[in-house]
Amino acid sequence: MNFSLDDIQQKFRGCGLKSTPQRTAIYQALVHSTAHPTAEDLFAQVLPTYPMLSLNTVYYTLGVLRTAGLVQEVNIGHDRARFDANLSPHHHVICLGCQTILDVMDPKLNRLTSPSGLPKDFEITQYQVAFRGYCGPCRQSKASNTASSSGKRPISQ
Amino acid sequence: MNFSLDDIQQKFRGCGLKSTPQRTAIYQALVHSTAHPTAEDLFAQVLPTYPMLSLNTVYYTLGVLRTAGLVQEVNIGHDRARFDANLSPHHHVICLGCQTILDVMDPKLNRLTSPSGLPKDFEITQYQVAFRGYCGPCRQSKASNTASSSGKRPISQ
DNA sequence: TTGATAAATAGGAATGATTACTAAAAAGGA
DNA sequence: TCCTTTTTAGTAATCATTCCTATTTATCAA
Repeated sequence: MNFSLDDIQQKFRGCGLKSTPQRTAIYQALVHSTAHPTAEDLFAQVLPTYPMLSLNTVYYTLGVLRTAGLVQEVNIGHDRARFDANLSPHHHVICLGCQTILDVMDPKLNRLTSPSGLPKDFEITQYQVAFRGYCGPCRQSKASNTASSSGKRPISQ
Repeated sequence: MNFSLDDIQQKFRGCGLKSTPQRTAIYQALVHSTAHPTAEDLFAQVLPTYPMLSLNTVYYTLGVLRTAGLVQEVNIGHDRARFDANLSPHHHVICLGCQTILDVMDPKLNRLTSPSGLPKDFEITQYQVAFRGYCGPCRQSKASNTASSSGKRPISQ
């Protein structure tokens, strides 16, 4: 989870990517974050160090890194793209209140087999489970609005 | 899966929604589709019957139906929202080539339990598994570009 | 070290899905 | 039938993302 600048340079080179200060900074910001930031989040984070940085460059960089397989996009809606540099198999828990995304690395989720009822020429290459619900604070604020439902319920789809 | 106009009217009323011809047509188009259409798809489909229909109305209607819980949004990227009126527990298979979305109703996927490592005050209300890969035709076109990888591989995240 | 070449950067403009605003029309209830 | 509220349709606005392009930079070979 922690990379030196040299590691990152190596990683970029290994993918045939040039290693530039901006690119390194953007990637490092993403690697060190567990918040699944947006392009704009990363822009804001790197801007103090590179005041000439363009948001455009952030988008371009994320595109390049995604193509190279160093970064993945996480979808929680159709608002803004959020990014993740965690390449180990994992899944996501999304709070429907505050849009927080948590990583979940539960080995039992990594053993799902191809679902039944698929066309047999369909080749599955990956899968991801998205759990949705409400984090503690958001449950509080929901409860103060409507006085209902705090008991444990079975998970449904 | 097949609803009469009366059924739909009942359903709308039950949710406190007015039943209008446009709304009914939009919902019906969605219910009868398995293609997870976009707002624009639905607009195009209903337009011949209601030439004065506004795309705006389609968005508004989908928003209302989603709030009422009659419709869900499916995310496959950050391009356009796609919609689904299938309320029974199911999951999705997404072709990375042509963006087709297939419904998967495999009972074994409906028995996942809450993942380990969650904050204990987080309440999961739903989850969905998204399988990604390539459908038959898209595998063909991939293969004609790069001559590689057609054997069966284990699924990874 | 230098020069050549291809990629990366920054800036502004463009795109395109979605939302906001608003007046007119329609639905549902009294 | 009348009233109230929602819905509709049209136009304009928003906002994330992409496109275009000139300049700069990284990398590689000589």
